[in-house]
Amino acid sequence: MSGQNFSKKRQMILDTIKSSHTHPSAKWVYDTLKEQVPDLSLGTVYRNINLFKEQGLVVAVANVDGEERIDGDTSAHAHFVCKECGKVFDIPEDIITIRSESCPMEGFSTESAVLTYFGKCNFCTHNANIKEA
Amino acid sequence: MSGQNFSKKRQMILDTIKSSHTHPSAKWVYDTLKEQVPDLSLGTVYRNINLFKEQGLVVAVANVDGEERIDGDTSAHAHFVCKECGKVFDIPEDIITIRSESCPMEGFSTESAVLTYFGKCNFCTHNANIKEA
DNA sequence: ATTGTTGCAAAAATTTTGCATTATC
DNA sequence: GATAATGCAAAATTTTTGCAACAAT
Repeated sequence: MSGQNFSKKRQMILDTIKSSHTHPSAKWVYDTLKEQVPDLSLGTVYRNINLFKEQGLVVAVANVDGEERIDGDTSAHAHFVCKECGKVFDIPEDIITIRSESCPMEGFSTESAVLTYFGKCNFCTHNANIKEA
Repeated sequence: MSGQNFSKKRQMILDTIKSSHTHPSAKWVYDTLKEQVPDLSLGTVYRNINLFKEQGLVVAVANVDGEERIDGDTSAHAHFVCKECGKVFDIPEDIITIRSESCPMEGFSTESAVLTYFGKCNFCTHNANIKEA
């Protein structure tokens, strides 16, 4: 496998994750890629996502309705999870500098941190207003 | 069920959660209570935890090794998850005031927020040192 | 009686795994 | 040919649910 230890499918899985802005689940990656790559199996997607997580190429950002959602953007940023539609949004605002400064507890070594807001997103709030009107 | 809508078992489940400091999973609550209440079923524990979450009596703080972990302390505080032993710790430090001030995005209504650190806890770090010595 | 709660077991749903096959070097 | 990656299906897990039985008023 020469230098880069990436098979064709592995690379496509990573590309799909990195180029998506949906903070996808394994199933989403599978369904999306399946169109291009008909002989793809869900197990492979799971195996590769686990690999990417170990390698730090991908981060688990939330568990929405029982599905783990991942982010190919590993730069420090927070997320907003809509309880209504289940979408996960990036929060561009940089609250993260504040929290990464803070060392949580003596003797505990922090590797990563996740800051997630839960609530109702822009679109779902708007929809609710339309219904009420 | 008169005023308080709490059955005996429901109350015991809530008490077990509130008095624990383990940030328990449903299974843990079940196993722990099972000793006192032999005729308890796991489904009941799940149903009640879901109820408590809706009522805001309990909060989901992390998903560790596929299990959702909850906290009966709903006051704003952060958590530390040890990737080694799976324990979930409270972080007493009040970083939360900082982040709850910040309104994430226009048109998004925030109901709750979760700040979780991942890494290796005090005890697991110490154990590693012993092994090396 | 009626309403709510539970036990039990089956069912869903997500994720992992074993093994034979295929791909890559 | 050796090593690694994959497909497929089964298995393991966690969580939910249907329904009959039970509890409480």
